[in-house]
Amino acid sequence: MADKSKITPRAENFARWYLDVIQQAELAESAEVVKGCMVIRPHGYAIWERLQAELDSRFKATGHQNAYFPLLIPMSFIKKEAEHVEGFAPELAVVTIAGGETLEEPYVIRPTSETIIGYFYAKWIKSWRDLPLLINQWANVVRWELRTRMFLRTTEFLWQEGHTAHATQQEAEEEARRMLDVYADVAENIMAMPVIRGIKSQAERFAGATRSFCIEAMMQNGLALQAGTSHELGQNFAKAFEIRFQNKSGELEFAWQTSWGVSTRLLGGLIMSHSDDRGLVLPPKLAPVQAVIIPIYRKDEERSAVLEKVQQLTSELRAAGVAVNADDREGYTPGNKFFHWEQHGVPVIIELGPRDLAVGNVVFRRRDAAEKQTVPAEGLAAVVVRTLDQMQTEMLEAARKRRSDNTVLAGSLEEVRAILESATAEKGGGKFVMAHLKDDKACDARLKEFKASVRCIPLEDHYDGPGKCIITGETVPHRVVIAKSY
RNA sequence: CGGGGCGUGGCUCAGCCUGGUAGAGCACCUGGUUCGGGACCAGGGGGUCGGAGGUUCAAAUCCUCUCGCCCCGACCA
Repeated sequence: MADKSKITPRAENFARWYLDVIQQAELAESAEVVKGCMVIRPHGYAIWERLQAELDSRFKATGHQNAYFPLLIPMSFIKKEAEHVEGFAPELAVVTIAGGETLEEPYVIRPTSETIIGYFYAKWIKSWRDLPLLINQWANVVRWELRTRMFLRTTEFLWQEGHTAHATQQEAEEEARRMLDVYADVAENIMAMPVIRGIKSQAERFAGATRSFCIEAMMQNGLALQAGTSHELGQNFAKAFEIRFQNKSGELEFAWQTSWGVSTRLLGGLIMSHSDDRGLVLPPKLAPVQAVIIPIYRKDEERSAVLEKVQQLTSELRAAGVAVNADDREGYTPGNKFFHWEQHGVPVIIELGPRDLAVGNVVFRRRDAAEKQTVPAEGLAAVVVRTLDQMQTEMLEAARKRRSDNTVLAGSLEEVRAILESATAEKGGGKFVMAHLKDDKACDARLKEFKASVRCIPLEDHYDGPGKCIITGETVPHRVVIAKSY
């Protein structure tokens, strides 16, 4: 049989591989008739729902409540915070006509909700007793980006945005850090995607924030992906929207705020962290279907005996807490089914045919392993549970190793340039370059010359402490992450 | 917004240059044989060729206008 692979190998063209994986796994497709937008298909949405569940339970456990604010925001709101307008104005979609009439004041479709939420927080917050106010919103937002990429940057995307208000700057900082830790926990322990927690440089900070924290992940092509952000907003929006409370001494104070978010971009990160040339690879804790059993038979009597055993094993696995699916579809050969589930990223594929039935075995294949193995049908559930567990751990380890293999030190701007200049999303070759660099917009600008940027100033220094900035020569506390990014 | 590409069955595309009965592969439906890594054979359904206008006896094909999408760059979760 000729090569029927529908997935471009990573080494040939990483960007095309990424799109092929999405298509073959039926995660999403272009919305075609709506520029820059995408349709998230059931399998992709099921993974998003798993992510939502993991995140949402952690938000609740840290005291947050969900709420919902309008999609449309009065234009004037966006303009109230100077940096915020400047940051978002170019990418706003605006509603100017509604009900057949030109609106007196246009609405913008929310690119993020700090402003509309700020308006209501001003009404809700009067006293120190009203604080902290801890709210999260699951929503869609629209940003009119010039260049879109499936999951990574679409015109409309799904996300959650947390918006909190606190009585003190310190509480707000603790909140921003706490949620960053929640994001890192989900990224690493659920998505098996290692991240660096850090602070955004001045140049990369969120429009309107005093400080932005982030988690940065490395994709298989070495490019960086900002996987989540958590911002200290200081009193910027509080001042713009007059969010004031009376403190215990009876004085009026502006509230201290945070906002934090992760989006469907995480699915892009997930794909580019683990998947291979055969298709999607999902970490077991995130896989909507963790195991599939494929029955194999020819004659009718084989069929009934095999299917009976498959049903029994399915029940046992389910009882052990495994999300299992028996693929008893008629009219597809087993080979066809193997490919199907492999491309869809199912962590464990089990096959059972007359030969296995005769000796009480099943054939078993871990998605990220090269070889099949044969195991006894008796006690299969325990083996699957253990395997899923191991796979989760090993996927994170593998991703960590790849990141560390592709992280290098640099001592001069020319060295950074030489390492990163030729890296692209298509051809790969990206690295995390650790270098000493002053947190100054002028320094960031020099990296732009070769399309790299400061991804973050890590919160923890795993290198060699202070050193001289590769541009200004001034001493800075520790190395920053420089990379090309999505 | 600059540069490039493309709109033809569900999908990927050929046909266009040189106008003359709308095609292929995949997918789909039916029947049979198959079934341990993308099965095979036979039969079958499905397209106002992105849209409008023009030239012509005749337009998927030539001309004009128009709409949309994709890719590359500048901007960005």
